[in-house]
Amino acid sequence: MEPREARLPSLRDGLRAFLIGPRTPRERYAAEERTMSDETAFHQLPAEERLFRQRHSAAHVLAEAVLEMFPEAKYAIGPPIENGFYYDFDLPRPLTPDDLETLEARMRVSVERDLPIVGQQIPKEEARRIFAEQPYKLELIADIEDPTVGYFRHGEFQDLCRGGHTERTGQLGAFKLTHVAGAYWRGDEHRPMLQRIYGALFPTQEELDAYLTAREEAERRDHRRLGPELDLYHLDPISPGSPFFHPKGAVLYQTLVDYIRSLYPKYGYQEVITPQMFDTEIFKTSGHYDLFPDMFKMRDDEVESGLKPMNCPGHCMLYRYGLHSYRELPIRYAEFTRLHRNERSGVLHGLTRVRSFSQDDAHIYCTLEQQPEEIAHFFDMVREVYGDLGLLDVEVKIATRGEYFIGEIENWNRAEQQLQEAVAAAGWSYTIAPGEAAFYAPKVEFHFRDALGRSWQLGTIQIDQAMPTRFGLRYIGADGAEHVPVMIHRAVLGSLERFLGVYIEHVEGRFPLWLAPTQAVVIPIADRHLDYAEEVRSALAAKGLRAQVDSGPDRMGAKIRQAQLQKVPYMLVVGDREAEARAVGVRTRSGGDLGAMPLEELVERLAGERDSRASE
RNA sequence: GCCGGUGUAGCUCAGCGGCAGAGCAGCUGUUUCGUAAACAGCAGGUCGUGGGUUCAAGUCCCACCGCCGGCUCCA
Repeated sequence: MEPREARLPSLRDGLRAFLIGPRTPRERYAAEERTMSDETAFHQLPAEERLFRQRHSAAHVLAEAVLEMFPEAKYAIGPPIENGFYYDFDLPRPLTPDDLETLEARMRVSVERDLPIVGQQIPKEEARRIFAEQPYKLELIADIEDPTVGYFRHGEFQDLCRGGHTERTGQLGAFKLTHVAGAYWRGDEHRPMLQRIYGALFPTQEELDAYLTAREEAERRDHRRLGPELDLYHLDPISPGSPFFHPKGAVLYQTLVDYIRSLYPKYGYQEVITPQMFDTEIFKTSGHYDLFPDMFKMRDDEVESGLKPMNCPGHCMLYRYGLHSYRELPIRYAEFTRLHRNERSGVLHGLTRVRSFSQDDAHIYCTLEQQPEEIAHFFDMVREVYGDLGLLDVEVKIATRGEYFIGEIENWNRAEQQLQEAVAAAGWSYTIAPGEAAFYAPKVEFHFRDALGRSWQLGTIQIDQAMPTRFGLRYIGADGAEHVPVMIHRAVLGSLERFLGVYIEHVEGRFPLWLAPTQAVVIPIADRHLDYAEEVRSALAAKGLRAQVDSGPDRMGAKIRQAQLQKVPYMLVVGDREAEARAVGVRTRSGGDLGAMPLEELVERLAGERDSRASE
């Protein structure tokens, strides 16, 4: 979250660049501003522009190959994307991996032929004639407002296209078709499902290979692989999307909760506990009921109950109990209890998308005047937490009002304005996500990428003046009259499950000492050292450090290997020399053998490292 | 939820109409060892679940469930 310039480049950054490419605003705008009127020679264009064009042209060459294989195919859209390109098709049958190889081979024929790619503006009428058999193209033509549309061709292939291409099909760079996936036409689930073919493309074979290798390495960091490997959690079909946290995972989970909880006095939060299950009337009052039908519900006699999917309605009930004076505000209710959302089966994803989770959730009730200060106050906490956790690669998004919303427009506008000012004041760069606000409030979202480059929202803050009205919340102002408080929804880590998923990948399972489930393994060299090993363990335990003795029959080398694979921060070897000197042989998971250290010194070192929450 | 793929031992995988396998992990025994894997033996399976085809089904077909890749959704 510090300015990017202040960060030292790391191996991770290099990997990330491979995986997700540059994400500057410029790239996005450039994509929209490109026109076919650009006369600059391809080789003279900026590298980023060349790559964009290569990916775009590769999509055309892919479509050419597909149309040749399936003359009856309908083709839809095929843009360049991060790392490559895709193209959507309506095909007579599902594609197989063998088809991808065939198509890729056909694409290389076009590259070999090095055909010129030419574009021009043509009248809509002519375009309709050319694409008469292509319903998706006709729909696109109908939606274009200009009297003319872009038309590109190379060889026998022709496409409706805004442009931004290489000059010839021989300039594509290095590419590989990677996978097929379903995709709705125009992203609308009520419209036909098309087959999307994805390809990766980079300027050179070396870069493509590096990307593909980086992807394979990233798969090894996937929390869905590391989590069970490190004995943190598992999932079972008996309760899809509901993690079983093992003792080690639970330590991690609870340590995070304890950490956030420890900050609450400083930031003025009061922890509360509200019910798990409510009469669904409460969600009708809040407005969630109709909008989010996937609540876990049950009916008992006349009453329909639901497992709470969020805490805000419960906190409103809590606020509503008793009268509040403006002198009490802001009131900040925090809660960690469990939430349940019946997410659609297809979206479940390891820990990052689950049905059962808890958040470091809180709702702040304050006056309109206190609102800007509360936002800044929250950002202070975000900065502290993300800093302690070493999460520097945050992306900040401001999500603004969408088509459906509750509340007054002027309140929305003011809240959006204040959020934007607060983010700017915090010194964070951000993007605007138009129309992506919650239905009741605009929000700021803090996003992080997982190992494979997928973006996940962790923290958020939402300025809500609608729900307090719906729940009839009041406070007595200095003027003696009743006023409606503002309600701020906020979470720093967001869903703890999701946070853990992202965080496991962020640190590649090498948790800093304060979070590591096992902080040290004591490794006796022979059985005669077991007593002393146990002494070392209990000396650590006395300081609250989580240590285990590996008392198994394996050789020391095997025990070290085991501890390394489990990514235990410290391995403490004890043999004759150490027992004699009341010392331990210290080895770290990253630095190898550090040599012997007196036991007392070791305990102090570890306790200090834990208390400082040092990152590795 | 939708499209496609996939499901064999705790884990990673082989077997793809004809006797269910390997490595690791586990257990037992021997070994007591100085910084990433000692040796030997043993045990481990309704081949996701339910139907169907067949003399015979992990193997072919259908349905359901889970998982994977996307899409959609995201309070």
